[in-house]
Amino acid sequence: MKSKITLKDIAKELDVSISTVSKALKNSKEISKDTKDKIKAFAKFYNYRPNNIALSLKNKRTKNIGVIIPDIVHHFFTTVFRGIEKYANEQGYNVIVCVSDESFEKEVVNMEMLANGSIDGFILSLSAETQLKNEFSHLKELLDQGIPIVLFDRVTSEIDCDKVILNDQEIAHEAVSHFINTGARKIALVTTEKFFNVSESRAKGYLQALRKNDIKVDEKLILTLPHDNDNATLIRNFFQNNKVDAVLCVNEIFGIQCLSIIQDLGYKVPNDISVIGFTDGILSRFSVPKLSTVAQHGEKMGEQAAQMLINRMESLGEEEPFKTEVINATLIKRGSTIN
Amino acid sequence: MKSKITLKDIAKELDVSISTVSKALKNSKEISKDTKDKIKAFAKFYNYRPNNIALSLKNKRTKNIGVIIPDIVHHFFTTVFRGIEKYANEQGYNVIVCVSDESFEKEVVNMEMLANGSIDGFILSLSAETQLKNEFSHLKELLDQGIPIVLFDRVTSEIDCDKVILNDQEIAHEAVSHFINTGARKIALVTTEKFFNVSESRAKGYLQALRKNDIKVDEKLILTLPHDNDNATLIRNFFQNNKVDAVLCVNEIFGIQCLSIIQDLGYKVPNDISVIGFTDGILSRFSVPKLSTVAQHGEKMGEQAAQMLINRMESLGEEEPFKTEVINATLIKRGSTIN
DNA sequence: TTGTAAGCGTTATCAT
DNA sequence: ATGATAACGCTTACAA
Repeated sequence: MKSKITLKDIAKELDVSISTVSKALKNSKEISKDTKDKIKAFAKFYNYRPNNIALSLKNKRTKNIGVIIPDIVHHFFTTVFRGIEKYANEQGYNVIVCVSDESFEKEVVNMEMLANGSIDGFILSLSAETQLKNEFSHLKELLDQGIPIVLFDRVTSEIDCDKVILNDQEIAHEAVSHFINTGARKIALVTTEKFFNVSESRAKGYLQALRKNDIKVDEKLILTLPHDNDNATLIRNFFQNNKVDAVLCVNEIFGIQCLSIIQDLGYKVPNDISVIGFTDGILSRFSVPKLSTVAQHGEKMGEQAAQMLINRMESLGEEEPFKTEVINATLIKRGSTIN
Repeated sequence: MKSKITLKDIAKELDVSISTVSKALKNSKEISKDTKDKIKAFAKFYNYRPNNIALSLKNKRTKNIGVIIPDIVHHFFTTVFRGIEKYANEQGYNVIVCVSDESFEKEVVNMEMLANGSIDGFILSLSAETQLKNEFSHLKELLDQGIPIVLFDRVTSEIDCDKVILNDQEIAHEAVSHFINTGARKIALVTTEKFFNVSESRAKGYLQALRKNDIKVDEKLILTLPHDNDNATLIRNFFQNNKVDAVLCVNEIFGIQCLSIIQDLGYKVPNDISVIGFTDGILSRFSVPKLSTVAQHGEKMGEQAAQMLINRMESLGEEEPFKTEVINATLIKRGSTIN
């Protein structure tokens, strides 16, 4: 077992000082060619690599980014993460991930854990509980300490920092307009509790599109579901009790569930009822018919967030105003809509 | 902007030495109650937290685990990751993830990047390319340097280290036996190129089960597909040209594709053809009929891997022999099989 | 051209 | 009961 070699080891071995070694390896012109060559050869032979921790301590920057997401087993977050990881790695940063599991407590604990020197900045999407409680002092404190934060997707206006969001309202509007343009009038919305600000925005777009087209909003056509799954009965009842031409679902699972239950009830998709979901995940691509859906371009969102964070970290001092970047979603028309 | 406070700051402020502060905060009995109280109160007020980087440098351990996975947008890896993250966090470890993207090069680069002090140990699943090249010197070197590694799922016998695997062969055997017990005789296998050792093991189980039941192996019933998707045509041809009673697929996507194409060709599932896939993901649960599948218990696998790694890191010196733990997969019988 | 020393934040050993 | 000092591995201003 040959342990990692340090500058000290090299110095001792070659009978020079540590700083000479350090300088030589950085190709400093202070050092004679001879010594440099000798030191470099030795270092190469023993595969010397500077210790990241020592560098971090010295430079007061870790080149690590902390990412806090509510759930990793979730296609959207997973694609965002991939975008973050990709961009960050390209820029020489590593990514430390913590999963908040939709819990406020975990979000706070994880962030504090990482904030004590482990990372240079955060990228996060708020947990459900954090949004519900509307409690953001942990973020405020970190920002106060000078740790930059980029919020994505599930953001809040209470916090002044860089953000990346989707044009949720607009795309929901577009989806509903598409329903209307293809003849639908009784348009349903299947959504989550409203403290999720993305659902709220999507609902706004839905309502806006109806109003703009002089379609009266029917509250009964808005189905609010408690969780991500096990809502089969509620959905079934909903479609049994309401005449619907089209339905917009705020996530992929709701979309797939509606698709399957609707067909099970004997309706034809898209002829009797059209369906559009959110998140262009694997479910949408392999359903029958394929689900029309809103692509959120998570990877792009992740890259954007990472870019904003790294920019801010590296331009420290210049104090640019905070920005909110909007990623434009795309409506992907597949078999579950009339196109 | 109130930056993080250090021991030095406290010492200066309270006019004591740094070591007194350090000891007081550790509740050392060397320090008088008075001073301790004063220091603790001050530290609490200013929300003092020791700097992780300094601790890492001092202790020569980072409490970070490096995780290298081939692909994050993949249900199985995602569940394993969740298991790792969960266990690691409970033990006070953070998780740094890098995605190898199935590339040998990236796997190597990422590992070297992290190995220079950023992490205390690795958990990884080999990239496709690494398996194809059969090149493991990067792992050997790290092990040589005393950095512990736990391999999971995609492992290799070339490397001597802790491993966590699935009983792939056994469960494939069980799946095929289930087909046989419910009357199938012409049993197909849809698999990937054989340098994936998991596919190889699953194929072995498939063959073994056939032989054990005196069913002649028909090479034509083994379909080898190049990638994870876009194989629709190959699959369609396969089922058009071969009379099949049942099909075992080595992953979820193949399973879902078969399910949908089979039905599209006019066969009834499971009455004409039964289907079993691998990975109990979201696709299997929302397909029509629901896909019978092999649950790989990724989360458990991740926890197991994290546990083995942390054990080894914390028992340094005791040199226990390397272990290979086997996670028992479960056959989940749903609508795509006769049960 | 090379070396010394201070410093990053902490802990531990050894004075006082 | 408290403090000085060295050490972890590295960089860098300053001496020599």
